[in-house]
Amino acid sequence: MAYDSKAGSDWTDDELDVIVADYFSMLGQELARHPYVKSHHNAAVAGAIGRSRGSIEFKYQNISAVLHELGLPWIFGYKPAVNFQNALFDAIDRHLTGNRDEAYRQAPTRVLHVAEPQSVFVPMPQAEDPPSKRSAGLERLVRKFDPVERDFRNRELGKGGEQFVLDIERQRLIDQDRSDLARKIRWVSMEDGDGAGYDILSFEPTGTEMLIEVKTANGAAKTPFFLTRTEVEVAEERKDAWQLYRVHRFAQTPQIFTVNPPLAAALRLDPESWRAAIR
DNA sequence: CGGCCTGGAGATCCTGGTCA
DNA sequence: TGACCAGGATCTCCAGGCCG
Repeated sequence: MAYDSKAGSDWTDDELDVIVADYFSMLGQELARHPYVKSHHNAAVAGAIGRSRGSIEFKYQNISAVLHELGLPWIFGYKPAVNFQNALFDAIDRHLTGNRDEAYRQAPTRVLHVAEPQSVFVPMPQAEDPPSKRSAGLERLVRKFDPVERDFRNRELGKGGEQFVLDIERQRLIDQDRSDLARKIRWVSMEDGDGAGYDILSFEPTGTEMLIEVKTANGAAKTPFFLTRTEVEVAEERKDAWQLYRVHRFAQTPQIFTVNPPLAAALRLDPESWRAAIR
């Protein structure tokens, strides 16, 4: 092949643009649950830029790694691979800037049906030790497409996650022969509005109240999230009942890990904003 | 020498055929 | 109709090699 000389050379911006666009087109199909064939995409990119199947595969994994850092969904079959070149940040920046909706893509609004509710619960991920250092380029990209802010602003995502948890809680109680309690579950944030410091009132099979605050992300488990002052206060006041349900990977295969008070034992809480008043 | 890339092994999934 | 199977297609992972 005339392209053999590309082996070992850095990817050019043009090549990166091609593969990034292709990756997002696959991701779009995956999120829409349209079947597609990865190897066909790989072959099309290979034909367009003349690199080998293996190197394209690896670059897909690099793109997964960057999207993972951005708290965006990534293609499950391409395990995030670090060691990405800096030029990749710029290519992803160009794509997201030119197709802004993709960074803010809505989660499916229809609620996914879960056959086995307990299977969505996973342990809380371990914090990295030591925390991995981000390069300046990645840091800049994360700031520009801040996943925490994005999830927080996305009300539809939040409501979708709450509906998902509501269904799981109902199913859980029905499975435990407490359909009487299942009927008493309340979607507090929907019925009474935000401000209670939790979203869903549910129950243990014993009848004990559970105050569930739902935080939803399309990204990975480790994506940070915002807590309001009220939520933190209610978590403290109702230590025994309050629980955080962190829903993640919502657009693809939703999973949940839970956090119990005291919050400071499990989470690092950094103040983000201040209420300012004239004095 | 280390960052970056490659090739291929093995695992898994899919499809179509056979048979009860 | 559905269970089962073979083998082809596709996917996933990573050890090791190349190049600046």
